[in-house]
Amino acid sequence: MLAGEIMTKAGELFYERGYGATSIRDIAEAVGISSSTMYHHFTNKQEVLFAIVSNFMSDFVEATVPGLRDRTRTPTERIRDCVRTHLRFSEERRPELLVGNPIRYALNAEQQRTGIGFQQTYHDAVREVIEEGCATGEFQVEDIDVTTMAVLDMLNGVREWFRRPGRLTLDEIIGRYQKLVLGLLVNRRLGGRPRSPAG
Amino acid sequence: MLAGEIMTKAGELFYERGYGATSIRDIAEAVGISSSTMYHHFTNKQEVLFAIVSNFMSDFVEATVPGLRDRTRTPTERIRDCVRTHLRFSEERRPELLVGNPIRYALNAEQQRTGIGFQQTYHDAVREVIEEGCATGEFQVEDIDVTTMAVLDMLNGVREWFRRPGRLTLDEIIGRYQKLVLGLLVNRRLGGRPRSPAG
DNA sequence: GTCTATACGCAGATAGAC
DNA sequence: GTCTATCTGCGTATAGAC
Repeated sequence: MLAGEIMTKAGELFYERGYGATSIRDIAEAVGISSSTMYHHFTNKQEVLFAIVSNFMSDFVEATVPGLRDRTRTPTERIRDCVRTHLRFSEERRPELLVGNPIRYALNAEQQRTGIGFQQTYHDAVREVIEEGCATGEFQVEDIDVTTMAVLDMLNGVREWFRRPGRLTLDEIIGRYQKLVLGLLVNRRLGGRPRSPAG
Repeated sequence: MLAGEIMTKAGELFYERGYGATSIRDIAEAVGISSSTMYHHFTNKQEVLFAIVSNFMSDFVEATVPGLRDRTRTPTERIRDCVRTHLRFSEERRPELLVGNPIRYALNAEQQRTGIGFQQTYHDAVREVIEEGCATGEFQVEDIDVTTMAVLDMLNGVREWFRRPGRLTLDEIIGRYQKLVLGLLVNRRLGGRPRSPAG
């Protein structure tokens, strides 16, 4: 399927040069087709971006949200898995992720709504796990919304600086972030001792 | 000084539309001058971006780094002030901050080095405070480098979602983040009790 | 489905008058 | 220092042959 190859190459170029600085001709050349052939697969450049973004986000939500919502496991376990999956996606599919930046100005209103919808689904799932953890006594946080954003921002930041090979492997980073995130969620000063130990 | 006005308007447009999608003519129109007049103040569009970025970063480093290096105060106090200043800059000068995103592909190699230099100065100052706090026993962290990145990413994330008026004022956000950041740095599980209480 | 050729506009940038 | 006018190239997108 050629559309898939176009998306892959386009994603890499958008990542390297930015969306605005990548032309249809650049993408076509990277794929090895003429620029007009591009228009048989996508109606315009914006649609290529949107296809990449929504494909990525859909996969991401599918990989994380069911686990986050799995009531048969403790909030601590679910957060730990979420951190792992989130950071693995950051690494394995970085070009597609970085493409998210131009979403704000390069996509049209409806496309943005779709993207924001995926984001919101993930965000809400994380928030609910934190809320549940507070209800069970496993977590103690001052402000659930703010803590949720802090956790998500921490995880999203990793894609900007982690490169392999580095001092640490990805799995080592994941281990440290699991502890850091749970450290944010388990705040003994706010009273209550964790019912299910996090360490 | 007209150059200053050009930088302000250009920053807003880059923020709203992205660097690539903002033309010299757009900037000139916003300022109320002709596009060729732009070239009497800046040699090209890239220089406008660089002026905005380096001006911002220089101010940011000036506002944060001396405080971080002030050995007359405890690491806890210095981190608390750093969180406040960082988040205030995020809010007050958001357009200039977001402009940082195109740095990777829109600036030339030397300009990038300058930008990265400022970033590194700030990053190192934060890292050193954390290191000092660990030495005094005020902080306990598993991995200083990773924790530093986690703290910085948490703070950088705020600019993406905080808008006033919101549920919380900026000062309320700052208070919560001061606690969250110190929560990351004070990890009682790693042994040692804080010599100087953080709360 | 893929190509070559091309329309058309807007981009960055410059010349030169005032 | 600011303007009008203009150069030149590249951008997106389309027409129409094979």
